[in-house]
Amino acid sequence: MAEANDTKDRILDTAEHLFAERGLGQTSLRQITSHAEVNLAAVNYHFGSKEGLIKAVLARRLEPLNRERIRRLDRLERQGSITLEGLIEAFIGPPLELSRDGGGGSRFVRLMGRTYTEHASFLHEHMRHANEALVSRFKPAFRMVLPELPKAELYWRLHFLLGVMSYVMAGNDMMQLLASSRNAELEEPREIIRRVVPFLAAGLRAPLPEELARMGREAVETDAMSPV
Amino acid sequence: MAEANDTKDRILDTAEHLFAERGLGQTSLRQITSHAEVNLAAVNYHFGSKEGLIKAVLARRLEPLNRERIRRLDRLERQGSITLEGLIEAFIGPPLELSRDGGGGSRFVRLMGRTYTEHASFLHEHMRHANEALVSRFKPAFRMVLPELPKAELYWRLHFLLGVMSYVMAGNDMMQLLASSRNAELEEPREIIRRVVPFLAAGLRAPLPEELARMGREAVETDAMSPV
DNA sequence: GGGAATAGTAAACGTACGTTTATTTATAAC
DNA sequence: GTTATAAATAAACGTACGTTTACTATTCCC
Repeated sequence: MAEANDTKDRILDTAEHLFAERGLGQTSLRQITSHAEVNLAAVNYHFGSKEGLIKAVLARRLEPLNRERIRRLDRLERQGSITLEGLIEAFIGPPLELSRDGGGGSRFVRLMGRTYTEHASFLHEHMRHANEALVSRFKPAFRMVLPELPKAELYWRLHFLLGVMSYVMAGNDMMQLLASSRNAELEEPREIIRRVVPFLAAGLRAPLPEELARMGREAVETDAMSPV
Repeated sequence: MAEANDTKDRILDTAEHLFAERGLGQTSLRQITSHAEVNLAAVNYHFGSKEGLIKAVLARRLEPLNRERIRRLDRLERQGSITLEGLIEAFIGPPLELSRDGGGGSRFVRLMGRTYTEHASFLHEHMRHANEALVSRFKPAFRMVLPELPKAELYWRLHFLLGVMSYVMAGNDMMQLLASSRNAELEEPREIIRRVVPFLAAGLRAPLPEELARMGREAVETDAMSPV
């Protein structure tokens, strides 16, 4: 027999790799087990089912990742120097930095970004549960640094933030839609953080739509008249 | 025989519906044809292959949609009143408004949002090509209203904008991750536009990271010391 | 109204999938 | 050294997939 959890880990590594590369649905257990050089039945033996494997792949990285995010938030609070920028960076920094470790980390981050748009209800439930502690820790912190923002508006904007984050994490496939030339710096996470934090901070701090309306923006009465 | 393009349209409508509901890969031709009450072979007869069907579903809506976006940009320019907010709304408004038509439109918009994260290279190529005219029309307009922004920075921020847009369009599956209570207004496109436009405008107008750095942000030397 | 072209259909093709079963091999306990 | 437990394996199971083939029905033109 092989060593301790050799087979299990080799399955997890290979699955992470292929899931990120091709997507969950498009990756078969046969592809995973043959790349990992283990028996086909080993997945069902160790993880019960493909769904169990997917959850295990996600959990293995997500737990330490979220622990690190919360650790950074703790440190910010301890230092008493909590800013919006710092908060954003504590939230999106760890996953983006994980994506530069060269190993499975980058693959996982892409996988995570894609998780949000996969079509499997068990996945959404799993991610919701896995992120519960994270969300309940960060939400009040955001409220604290943006006290003037109504609750509903804040949640909307955090939602937009998630959109940006998952899009960036999902990784660059659609970059070429806009970019006229491919440049290597695209993949550098610190570069991304440097650029995305000001964008998100400004968005989160934006004047309320009500204020803008009061300031007299050009009328947008397209409701009834716009032909679309 | 049935009337003109009855079968073709019924396949397109049903496919659009199911693709948006379950994803491209998870929707089989058998599901489509049985829901549409047409013969299984009709898809291959009319569209050649499943891939051909997917392209046809996308093209049918995407072409008028992008025409409308460009039409709005034309109108802005003609009026000489082109603002960043107006530009954003011309770009993301039509797809979001399409999603309120109750019919196939809303389904299509969700499908479109998901297209960006599906794992099929032919899809990315198809979308890139389908959006070519759109992009080459809007890119200079954004440059014009944000003249102080370096080219590279602008493209990054437009990329972030795409992230928000596709996330919002993909539709709310992950909303519940943040929202403590479900509210009906979530689905109202004008409500979303009202909230997302200021967010994006502020993000696009944000000070450059270089400027922020010069102003002396707290040092983030986590590169070597952070265990992640 | 005969004949090409177009549209629609039933049935089968070969392939791939996730999972299960039965069996063998290794590990640890006593 | 026997036995109980865990790990690994080969082979098969049943199901579903996209596509193709051979055939029938309809439409349109002369």
